[in-house]
Amino acid sequence: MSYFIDVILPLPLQKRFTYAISKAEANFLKKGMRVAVPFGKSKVYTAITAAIHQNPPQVYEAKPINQILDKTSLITEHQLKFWAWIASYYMCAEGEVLKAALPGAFLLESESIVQLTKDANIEEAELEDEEYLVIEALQRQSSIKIQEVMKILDKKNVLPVINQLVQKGLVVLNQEIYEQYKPKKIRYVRLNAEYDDETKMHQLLDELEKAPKQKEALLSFFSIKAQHKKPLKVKDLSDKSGVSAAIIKSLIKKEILEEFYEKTDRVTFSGESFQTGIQLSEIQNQAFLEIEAGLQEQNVCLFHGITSSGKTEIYIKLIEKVIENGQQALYVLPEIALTTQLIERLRAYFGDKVLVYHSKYSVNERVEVYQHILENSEKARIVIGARSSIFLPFANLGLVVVDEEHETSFKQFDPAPRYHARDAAVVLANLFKAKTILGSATPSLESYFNAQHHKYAFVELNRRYGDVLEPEIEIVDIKTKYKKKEMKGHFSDRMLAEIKETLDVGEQVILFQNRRGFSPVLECNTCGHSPQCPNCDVSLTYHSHNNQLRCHYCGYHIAMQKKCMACDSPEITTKGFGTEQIETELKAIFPDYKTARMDQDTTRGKYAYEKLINAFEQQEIDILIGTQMLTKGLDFRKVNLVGIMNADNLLNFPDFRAHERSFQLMLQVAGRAGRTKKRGKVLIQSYNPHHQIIQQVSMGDYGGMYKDQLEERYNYKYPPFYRLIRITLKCRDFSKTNDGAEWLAKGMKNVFKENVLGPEFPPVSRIRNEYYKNILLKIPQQQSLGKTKQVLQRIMESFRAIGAFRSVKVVINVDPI
DNA sequence: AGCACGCCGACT
DNA sequence: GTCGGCGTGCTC
Repeated sequence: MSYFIDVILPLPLQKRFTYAISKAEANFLKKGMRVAVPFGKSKVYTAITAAIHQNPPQVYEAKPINQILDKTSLITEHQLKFWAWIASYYMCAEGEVLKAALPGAFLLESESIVQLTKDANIEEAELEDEEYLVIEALQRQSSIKIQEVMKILDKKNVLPVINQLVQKGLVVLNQEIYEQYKPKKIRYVRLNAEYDDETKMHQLLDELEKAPKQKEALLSFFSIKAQHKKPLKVKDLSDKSGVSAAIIKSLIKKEILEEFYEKTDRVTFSGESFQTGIQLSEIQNQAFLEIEAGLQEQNVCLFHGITSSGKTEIYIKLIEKVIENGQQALYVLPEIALTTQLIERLRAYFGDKVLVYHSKYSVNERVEVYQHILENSEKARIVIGARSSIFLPFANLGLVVVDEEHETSFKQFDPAPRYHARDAAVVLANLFKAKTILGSATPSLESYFNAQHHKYAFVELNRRYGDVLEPEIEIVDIKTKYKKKEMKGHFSDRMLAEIKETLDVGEQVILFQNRRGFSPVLECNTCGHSPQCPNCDVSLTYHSHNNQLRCHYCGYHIAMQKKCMACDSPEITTKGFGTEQIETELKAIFPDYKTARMDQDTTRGKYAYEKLINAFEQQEIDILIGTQMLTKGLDFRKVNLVGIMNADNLLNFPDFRAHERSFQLMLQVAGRAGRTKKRGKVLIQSYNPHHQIIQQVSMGDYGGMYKDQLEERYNYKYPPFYRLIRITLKCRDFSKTNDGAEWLAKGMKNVFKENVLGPEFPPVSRIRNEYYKNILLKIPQQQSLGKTKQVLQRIMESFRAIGAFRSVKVVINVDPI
């Protein structure tokens, strides 16, 4: 009887692939183990065993696997099911999910290496020039990688040369698989057992009289060992004794000390929980009880709690209950809200039961977190992480908290899988029969709709914790202000007065400027020309810190121009204003105060963001000017004024979610003001002060916003009433993009009729020299989602079968944001 | 995705 | 005459 496995390869291929295994392998292998398999002519990939069976493939012969890479499953059954769901719901390959789900270090890579054959009989005269070069290199080193051969020969296609050498029997090609993950090891020292004997010891000390430094090191070793029984790290010994590593090394060389290595844990958090039992306020406690009751009835609870209402404490209380039950809890947050502040708060309660999973961590750290969770270790009771943490190998998940549930960054945009972590988290929880809490001060319309229609339980908390007053919101009509000449640059007199007042009493100010669509663009006063990106369909934007013009899409940049590129006129100005302009203006008006910017430019370094936050917390900065980034999860005690520089550019976005998002963003920014007893102030500058959304923001009227927006969504057939799938075509050839889009849209309209919109050019229709075109499919609630996707898949297949459209890339985005 | 195979332009 | 461009097809 022969045995086979179906594997998932880390490639964007729709199918699983079947390999042959031996009986012994079949006995050992379990679903979820990794195997190394040959794929194609020369590649070896790490694949995941998804099924084990005895059905030989009919039309081809299965290749045998190279080797098994795990002793136990690395992927759980739950994960395999979850992956399958993601792949089918978001219409992508399982391999793409695999790549998103596993820390890269788990995917071994293969590399072909070239080695000289054992008894190679080299006749230099019979070698061609290139062959000679390779042989010569191999005589110097035992093996070289294919990539190095490319360098030696200075060309790409080196295989013909190598193949000739193989035929001549001079070299062999081997596949070397290497593991990227190496556990970090720490070097320890101990005394050679020989010196346990006292006479020997005395002898030794006498001998060392001539080497005082070594003796000193040895004596320190004894004194430290006398205090702690623990193994002693080389580093600690050198630190505490003050002797250099070289001295210790010579002791090791003399075999007086012995070195040994232990695996360490990069992610250890050595801290006891010091805060036990949180006291919820009466109102918090009521919300807590309501959530518990709600979760008895339903699997998901939407928790609408305004900023500063103390949601985190309630989550902590809920998590506490779950881990008391021996279950795991997952706390998902948007990347930007995953701050040290919050992690520290959780660790204060739960000590080292908390693990953090986050893209800023190195591959090795991520591997360690993954393994802790897989082993269901004590450290992995609570996992706090960004979007991708839903892919971790939970064993016994009891609760998922998705905080800032409305955040659009939960949706992965590129590459596939284009999943929404909030929606996927609900599915994940259901796999474990666990509960989900979606929390937000400004819930997404979709979630609120689900709550209103009793799909989700719903709990509201609309009082700030500790009776902190809600900020007072004032709207400034800058249209009138400009007319009356009451503006100084981008600041109204009201704004300046409030800033001055706040600074005068030693408090801090936050100014918010949305970056999107408001980057400074160069414009010629004479002919109106502004420099364009040669690769993308956008204007270049000005960056003062390096005096460059840059493209946000492809990174193309040129030096700042002195003259107009079209008409040579020296009269050029920068239009639009970003955080840089605001800072410049502000510095001129308030030269005695410290200002800082927080945007993509200023937070680029690894700790730049933390440093900035710290400096602001320590009040080394008086005014912080920033983008979206500063809206999330930050808790600054001394901020009493928040200014929104221009509310209109948020509202004018050509997107069905623009109004909802503006409302959420403004209210979130406003929430940064006055987080202590004193009542905070929020100033919103707008050309359009009577805009419905701005009015609703000023009154904190979520209900009104919900009602209005829902009506719009109903009228224009958008979520939550219709589901959306967006199909994007891109191609370097403009007419192929166009024709392909037309063909596809026509095919779709045949089936879905008026629910197909487009094709249309997106606002930026060319990026990196590729032309873009979108088709939008709207799916009514009563229409089967699964069938719709099947039909769409079929249309896609016939599209791909057309030769003329081969070069057109198609991206399917389910539930686009 | 990656890679080989295959057919047309600019160069040692 | 060749090197190398990228269109096309396949990978268990």
